[in-house]
Amino acid sequence: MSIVKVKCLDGDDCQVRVIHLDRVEQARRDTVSEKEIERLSSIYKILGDPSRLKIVMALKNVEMCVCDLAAFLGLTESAVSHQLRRFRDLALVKSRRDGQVIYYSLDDEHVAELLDVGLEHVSE
Amino acid sequence: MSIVKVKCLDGDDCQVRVIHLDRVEQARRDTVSEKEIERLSSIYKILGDPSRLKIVMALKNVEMCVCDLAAFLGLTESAVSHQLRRFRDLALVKSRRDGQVIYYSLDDEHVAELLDVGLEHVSE
DNA sequence: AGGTTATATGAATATTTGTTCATATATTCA
DNA sequence: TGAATATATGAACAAATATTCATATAACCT
Repeated sequence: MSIVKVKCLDGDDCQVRVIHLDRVEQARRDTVSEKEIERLSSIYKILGDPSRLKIVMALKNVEMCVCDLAAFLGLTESAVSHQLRRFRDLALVKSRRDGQVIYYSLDDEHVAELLDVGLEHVSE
Repeated sequence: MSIVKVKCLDGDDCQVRVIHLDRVEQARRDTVSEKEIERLSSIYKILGDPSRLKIVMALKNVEMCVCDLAAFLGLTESAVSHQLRRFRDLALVKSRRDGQVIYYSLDDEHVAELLDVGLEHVSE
């Protein structure tokens, strides 16, 4: 064991206890940029809620409007709208207006793939 | 548009506004069980945090002990230990004791696959 | 046995999050 | 134009969460 100075992730130097400095340094080299970590974790995070997971699973198959999703999920339309905003903020869904009705659908191939991999997981 | 009685997800009947009842019913048929949704969303959720994402990405490549991870992440060892407990609770990591040191590594092929798919996503 | 190292854990706290309610916007229809 | 429909949004609140601190456990060393 050794006490070493390392570049902490906030940029400052700090003294920490380390057992395998080589592994820590390798892990730092292997890791993707902080920006990519942020983006990626925010995508996993949005799938990490039962209601939102059902939303993307539904939108993967068919266009749906807010009130249909609300009926499907057993949530208020307002709650669904708030969640859809998060998907829009991450550019994961697209919407199409037809009169008063706004149709949402999944707009990200990678998220669809993440869903598929996840579904394989539970079906074993 | 129509007002219909639907089985809400909590089991009770409730009156809701629906525009496309056929799509709602189809979505209900397509969806996996509530238990599987819970399991799956909890896996996405645990990846949905920058520190935890870095933990699994590191453990995917090499065994690491708590203090190495803490140095890598710039977190206290206690914070890392708490997070590792969540991974253990979901049976996503395994640990191996060698004297005083406990080595953690990733113990779930599907999570590794989810990581790979996610990394493809950011590298485009 | 006593001291040190490595990790785990419970309680407390601050932050984040999901939902609700009230209200606002935008479209359609009479 | 005014009423109804569909969705969006801000504020407020309750619930969940991540981290810190203090302490506990467990292994090693002398």
